Amino acid sequence: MGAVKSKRMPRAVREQQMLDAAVHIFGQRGYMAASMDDIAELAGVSKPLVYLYLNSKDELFTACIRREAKALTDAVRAGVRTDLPADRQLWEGLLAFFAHTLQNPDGWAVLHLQARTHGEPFAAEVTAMREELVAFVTQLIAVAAREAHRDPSSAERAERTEHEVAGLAEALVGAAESLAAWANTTPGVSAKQAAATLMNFAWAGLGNLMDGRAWAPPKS
Amino acid sequence: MGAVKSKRMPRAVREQQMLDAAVHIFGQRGYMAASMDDIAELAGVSKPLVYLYLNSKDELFTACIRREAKALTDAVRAGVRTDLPADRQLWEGLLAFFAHTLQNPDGWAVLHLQARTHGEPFAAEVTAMREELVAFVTQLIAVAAREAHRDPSSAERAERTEHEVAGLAEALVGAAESLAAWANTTPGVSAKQAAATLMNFAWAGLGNLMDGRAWAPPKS
Amino acid sequence: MGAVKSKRMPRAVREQQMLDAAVHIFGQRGYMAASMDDIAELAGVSKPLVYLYLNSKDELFTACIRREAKALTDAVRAGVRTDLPADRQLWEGLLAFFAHTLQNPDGWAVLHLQARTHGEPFAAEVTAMREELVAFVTQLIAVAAREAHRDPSSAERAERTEHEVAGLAEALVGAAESLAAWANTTPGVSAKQAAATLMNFAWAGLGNLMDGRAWAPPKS
Amino acid sequence: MGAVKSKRMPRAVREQQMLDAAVHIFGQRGYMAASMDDIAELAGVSKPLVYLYLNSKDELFTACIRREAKALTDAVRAGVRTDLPADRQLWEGLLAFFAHTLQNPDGWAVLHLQARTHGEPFAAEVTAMREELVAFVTQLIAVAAREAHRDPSSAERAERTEHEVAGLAEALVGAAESLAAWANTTPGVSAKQAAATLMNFAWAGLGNLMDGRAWAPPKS
DNA sequence: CATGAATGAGGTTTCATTCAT
DNA sequence: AATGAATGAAACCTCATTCAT
Repeated sequence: MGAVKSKRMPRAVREQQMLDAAVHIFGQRGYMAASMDDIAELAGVSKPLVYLYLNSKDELFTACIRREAKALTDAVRAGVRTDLPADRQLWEGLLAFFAHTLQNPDGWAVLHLQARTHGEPFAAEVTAMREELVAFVTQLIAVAAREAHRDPSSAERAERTEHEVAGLAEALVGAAESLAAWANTTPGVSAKQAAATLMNFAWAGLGNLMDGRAWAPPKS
Repeated sequence: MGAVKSKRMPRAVREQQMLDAAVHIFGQRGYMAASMDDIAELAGVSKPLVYLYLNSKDELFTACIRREAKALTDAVRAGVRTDLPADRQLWEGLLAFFAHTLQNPDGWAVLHLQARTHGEPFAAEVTAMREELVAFVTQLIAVAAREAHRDPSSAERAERTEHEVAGLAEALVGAAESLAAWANTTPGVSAKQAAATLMNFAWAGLGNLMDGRAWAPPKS
Repeated sequence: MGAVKSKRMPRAVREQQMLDAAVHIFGQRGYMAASMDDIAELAGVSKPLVYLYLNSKDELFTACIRREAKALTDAVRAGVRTDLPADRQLWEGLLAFFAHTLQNPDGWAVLHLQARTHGEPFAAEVTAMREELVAFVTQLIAVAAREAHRDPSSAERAERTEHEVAGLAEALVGAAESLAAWANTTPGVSAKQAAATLMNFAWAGLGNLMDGRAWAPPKS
Repeated sequence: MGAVKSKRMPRAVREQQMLDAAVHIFGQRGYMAASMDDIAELAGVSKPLVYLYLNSKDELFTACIRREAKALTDAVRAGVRTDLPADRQLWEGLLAFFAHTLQNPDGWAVLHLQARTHGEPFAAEVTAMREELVAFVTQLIAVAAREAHRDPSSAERAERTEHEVAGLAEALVGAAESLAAWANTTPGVSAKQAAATLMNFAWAGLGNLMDGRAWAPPKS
C-alpha cells in the first residue's frame, strides 16, 4: 500500500501518491475522522508537503472526489459500445460500473458515502458525476422506447412515458449505487452477478412500462 | 425544536429530549462534526447531564440509531395490512417507508448517511434494520411468485427464482433508500410519488421475472 | 507573578488572571511572538480554559488593550483636579500619565508598541484612547489661551491659534508617549522628572505661541 | 515593486532587491507576520538564494534595519548646513527627517514600529541610530544656549540647563518620531507642515528655558 | 438532580530552514 | 549562480470528558 519511500520525486508523481493515500483513508475512516497525519504517513511524505501540494484538507478531499468521479465515468464510458442496441449498452454500462466500483472500494466509498455526507462543496461534485450517469441511462431508456414501439400512435402514451423517464433513471441509478455498496460489503458477489440482478430487475420492468402496462395504485 | 427549559423532569422525558436534539444535530452535521456542547445546548441541559444519562458520544449516537431504526420499521409494519395481496402490501410498505423518511429527514439522515459512514459499531445497527426490511420484501416476492403461477411446473425455474430473490430484494430496498434520499433533497416530491415511481419500476419487473421472461446476458 | 495555583475560582477572577498574564507576555514578546501556551501557563490554567473565556488570540489581545486603555485614561482622569488653572491641570495630568505608565510597563508596551503595530482591529482601540487624551490637552490649551490674553483684540491671532491647537496637542501627546517609553527603558527616571521635562518643554513654548511669538520658517 | 525577473545578476544588486522586498514586507506586515516565502517571491528569487545571501530571517531583518537607519541619518546629515545658526540647522534637520520618513514609509515603519517591538538584537540597532539624532539635537541646544546668553553669569542656571538638555533632546526626538508616524497615517500632511508644527512647539520652549523662564512645579 | 469549572489529547495549518541537483 | 523538493517544530484552536459543589 504505502509506496516505497524514495526521496526527490517529481511533483506529479508525489501528488498521485498522496491522492492514493487520501482516498484510502477517507474511504475507510470518513472525511472528519481521517487525519492529515495519517494520510501523509501512508503517502510516505511529511505533512507540510501534503499542504504544499494540496493546500488544505478540504481541497485534498475535493481532489480525491474529482479524481475518483472522473475515473468512474471514464470507466463506464470506455465499457460501452454505443453502436449496440440499447439493452446491450445498458448491460455493458452496468458491468463496467460494478467492475470499477468493486475494484476501487475506497474510491467508491469516497464518492457514495463520504462525499454526500459532508456539506455543499463536496456533494455538488458527486451530483455532477451522478447527472452524467443519469443522462446516460435516460438516453438509453428513450432509445429503448423508440425501439419498442416504432408506431407512435398514441401521443398521450409517449408523453406520459417521457414524463416518467427522469424518475425511472433516477431509481435505476440509485439501485445501482446501492447494489454497488452491497456488493462491496458482501463477500462473493461478482460484478457480473450484480449487473445481472439489476438488469433483470430493470429491463423487464422498463419494457412493461413502455408498453403501458404500469401498476396502478389503489384509489383509496 | 429546543425544548423549553424547565427543571426537574423525569428521566425518561429528559432522555427523549436529548435524543431529539442529538438526532437533529447528528443528522445535520454528521457524527464527527456534531459536538456534545451543541447537543446539550439544543436539549436545554448541561453537558454533564448528557453524560450521566447516555455515557458517551458513541453510546449517544448508538441510541439515536436504535431509536430511529425502530421508529422506521415500526412505521412500515404499522402501515401494512398483511391480509391484502402481495402487490398491495408492497405498495403500502413503500408508502409508509417514504412517508416516514420524509417526515423525519434528520432521523433518515442519521440512518442512511451517518450511521453507515462511521466504522463498525454503528453500521451493524443499520444492517440489522435493513435485514428486517429485506426480509419483509423477500417474503412478499415469494408470496407473489406463488400467486403468479400456482402451477410449479418447472422446478428449474422455481430454483432459479429462489436463488435470485435475495439479490432482488436487496436491489429493491436499495432503490427505495436512494429514492428516499432523492425525495428528501428534491423539493416537491411527495411520498406517494416516490412510492408510485418505485412500484412501477419494481412490480412489472418482478412480474416478468416470475413468468420467466428474464433478460439474458450475452454469451460473450 | 504567576498567581498561586488554586483550583475552582470564579470566572471573573480567572479572567483577570488571564488578562494579567496576557498583558505581561504580549508586552514583553509582542502579539505574534506570544504563544497561547505561554500565556495559559503563566496564568496558571490550561489553554482550553483561556479559549473558553476569551475565545481567541485576537479577542484576548483586544481585551488586554481595552483593559489597559481604560486603566490609563482612568488614572489620568483621577489625577486631575479640574478646578485648578490650566497649567496645574496639565501638570497633574502628565504626572498621573507617567506614574501610571511607569508602574505598568507591560500595559504601556501593549498600548504604545504592540497594539499599533498590528492591523486595524487593534490600532483603532488605541486611537480611541489617544483621542481622549488629545481632547483633554486640546481643551487645556484653549483654556490657557483664554487665560493668557483676556483681551480678544486680534481676531486674526485667535483664529490662527485655534487652527494650530490640534497639531500642538498631537505633538504634546506624542512627546509624552515617547517620553514614557524612554522613561520605561532608562533606569533612574522618575515620573516627576519626566513630567517636569515635558512640562518645561511644552508650557513655555505654548505660552510663546499664544502670544504670537512663533518661529518663522525661512522663505527659501 | 517586484523587480523584473532576470537571471544572473551580480550579488550586490540581488541583495538590494532582497532588502527592498524585505523592507516592504516587514514594514507592512511586521517581523513575525512576514514570511520568507513572501519576501523571496516579491524579490523575484527563490528562497534558498535569500538564505545563501542573508543567512537567516534575523540577519535579514537586521540588515534591513541597518540599511534604513543609515539612509535616514544620511538624509538628515545631508540636509543640514552646519555653518548656519542653530535654529536654521534644527529646521533643516527636521525638514530632512520628515521628508525622508514620508518618502520611505516602509523603512520608517521598520525602524519606528517593528524594530522596537521585537527583543534585544533589533532594538539596539535602532537605539544606535536614535543616539546619533539625539546627539545632533543636544549639540544644537548647547549651541543655542551659548548664542542666547554669551554671558554665563549664573553658574547655577548653566548647570541646571546642562542637566536637562538630555531629557529635552529626548523629548524633541520623541515628538518628531511621533509626528512622523502621525504624518504618515494622516493624509494631506506635508513634511514642511510637520516640521513647522514641531519647530514652533520646540524652539520657543527651548528659548524660554535658555532664558531661565521655566515652569516651576508646585511644592506640594 | 444539576452544573460551573477545568483539562489531556489531538486536529489543521504555517514557517524557517536545508538538501541535492 | 540558482532552485525544486522536502521537513521538524510549533502555532492556534476544539472536543470529549471529568470533578467538586
